[in-house]
Amino acid sequence: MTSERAAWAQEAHRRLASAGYRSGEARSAVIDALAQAGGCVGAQELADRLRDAGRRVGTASVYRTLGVLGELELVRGRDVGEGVARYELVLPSGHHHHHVVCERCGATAAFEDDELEAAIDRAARRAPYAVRDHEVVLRGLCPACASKA
Amino acid sequence: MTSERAAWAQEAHRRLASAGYRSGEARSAVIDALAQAGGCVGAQELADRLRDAGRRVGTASVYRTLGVLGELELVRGRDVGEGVARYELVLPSGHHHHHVVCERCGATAAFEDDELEAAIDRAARRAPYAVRDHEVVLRGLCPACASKA
DNA sequence: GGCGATGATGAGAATCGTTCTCACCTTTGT
DNA sequence: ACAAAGGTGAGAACGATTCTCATCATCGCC
Repeated sequence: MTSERAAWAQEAHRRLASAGYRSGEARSAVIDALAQAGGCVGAQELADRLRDAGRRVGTASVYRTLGVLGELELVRGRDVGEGVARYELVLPSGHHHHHVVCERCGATAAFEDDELEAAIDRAARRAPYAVRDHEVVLRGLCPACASKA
Repeated sequence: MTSERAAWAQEAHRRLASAGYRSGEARSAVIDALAQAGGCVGAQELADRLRDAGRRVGTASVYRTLGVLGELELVRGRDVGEGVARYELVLPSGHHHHHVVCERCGATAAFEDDELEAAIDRAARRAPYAVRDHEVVLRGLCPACASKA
């Protein structure tokens, strides 16, 4: 786990505490697991990892924690359209990325694109809503599937 | 229903037939209902409309039809992250739009932005996948919720 | 250090969208 | 009209997420 993620975990605990949340075993475990995974994890997957790591955390606690972290903007839930929400850390650097999903095999890759970000910001300003976040999903064929097609 | 949508329905029947699909009551009903709704409908909602309209169509048929139409690129499934897939007609004009979702009340609005499309195309070309489709979701507060905040 | 109020937790039930199964009905080519 | 191949619907199965509720741990206070 990079120090950036370790820092994120600390920050998470800090913010949780100052928002009036009590500390608890389950929540800590979820935060640690998230930091270790580094993002792009589904809730079930997180629950599995915790169970495999020997930490008995109820499903409800995993979802609860993800919900709270989401409200505090410490994680962001993404839905790439496979019926599972995946969660990403919101790092202090503010950097974020988007995803390309293979229509055939479901493989996903991440990408960043400054020009795209800029265009989105401009579009967001033109929108009737007070936009605070955005999400882009590209769909196509991954190199492996494309060569098989 | 605009003539554009009526044309879409016709085109759908035509493409289905030439792709070797037989015609059937349920499929027709779903296509009509879709054309009438004009897009942005969930599968359940579609099933409800059909039931209310007195056409007894099984849930399975609705999903099946949506699946087939999707494969033929006659509709596109979108997932704005509320755990429901919503379907949009793919009109011959090729125009498409994206969505802004209110984080508070869930209201959605559509928007088009040529500059954004262009930026996405360029980004897609830089991506490692053979991108064929994309989706953008902006999140923020709708005017109503923003004024209440 | 102990107490009590209140938040946190986990097991399992409940929801809900979607997919699957399968017996039965329709369409289509002949 | 016939039979083969599809299409269809009811309901079961599924899987992710949410809810319920009895129990447990934490924190402020003494």
